[in-house]
Amino acid sequence: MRYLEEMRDHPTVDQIYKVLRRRLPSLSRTSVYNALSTLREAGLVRPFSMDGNETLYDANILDHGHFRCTHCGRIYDFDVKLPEAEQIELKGFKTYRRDVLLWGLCPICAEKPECENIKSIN
Amino acid sequence: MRYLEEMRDHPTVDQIYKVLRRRLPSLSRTSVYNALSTLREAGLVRPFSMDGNETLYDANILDHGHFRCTHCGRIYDFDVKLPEAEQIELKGFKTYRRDVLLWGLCPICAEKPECENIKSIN
DNA sequence: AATAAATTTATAAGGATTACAAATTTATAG
DNA sequence: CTATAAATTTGTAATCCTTATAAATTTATT
Repeated sequence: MRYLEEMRDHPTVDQIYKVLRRRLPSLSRTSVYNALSTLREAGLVRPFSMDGNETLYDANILDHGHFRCTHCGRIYDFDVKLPEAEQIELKGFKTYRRDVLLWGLCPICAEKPECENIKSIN
Repeated sequence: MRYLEEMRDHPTVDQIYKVLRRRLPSLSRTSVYNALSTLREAGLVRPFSMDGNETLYDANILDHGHFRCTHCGRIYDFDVKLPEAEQIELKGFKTYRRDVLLWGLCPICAEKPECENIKSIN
C-alpha cells in the first residue's frame, strides 16, 4: 500500500514484486497477489486492465479514467464526469464500479514523426 | 462474423467455438482466434474485457458502453456520450478507442432479495 | 492430374493468476 | 522464557486464456 501511494502510478503485480523484493528479498509473488487482493477487498486499491491480460493497480480510488498511449505505453489519468451512471440508474440499474478507458497517442508521441499515420490500432 | 451479427451478444472465444463446432465439427479453437483477430484488424468487431481475463467480442462497433451485472453476469449495452474524449484531445491527446465499463446490479437482480445488501464487489 | 498456395488443425508453449501444503513467523498461555 | 496455537508467508504446481508453430488438409492454379 505504501509503495502504491508513494508511486502513484499503475504498476503490475510483477512490477510491485520486483521493486519490493529489493528490500524484502524473501518476498514471494503470491504474497503480492494476496496483499493486493486484501487491499482491493478493503476498497483501498482499484484494479483495472487495458490489455485484457495483466492487471494494473491504482491507489487513486477517486473517480477518474485511464488513457493509455499505445506508442510509449504510458498511462495517464484524467477526470471523468459522465452522465451515463445516472442515466442507467434511472432505469433501475445499480452501479458501484466504473472504468473509463481510452487508447491513443499522448501529446509527446503524437508529435513523433513515426506516429504520423497511426490512425487506429486494436 | 455471421454468428456475431446474428447473436448480437458478447460471447467469449470459447462460447463461439462451442456453438460453431456444432455445425463445423472439425473447427479448432485456433481458427476462432485467428478469425476474430482478422475481424478485429478489419475493424468489424470490438474486443473488450470486463474481468481482465477472457476477451469478449462485440459486433456492435458503434460507440457504446457495457454494463455487467455482477449477480447474473449478463452484459447490457448503453449509450455513451462522453465529453472526455474531446476534453483530452484539446490537451494534445489523440484517441482512437474507448471503453466505458460499468459494474453493478441489473434491474432484474436489483429486485432479488439475495441482492439486498450488495453495495460493492470488486 | 500435379503442383503451389492458402487455410485449418492439433499440439505445445507462454504468461498471469490461483490453489495449496509446507515452512516460517507471530501471538498466546503456562 | 518456553511450548503451543494461530496466522502469515513461501514455493511449487495447477489452471485458464491466448499465441506460436509445424503438420495436415483444403483450395487454387497450371
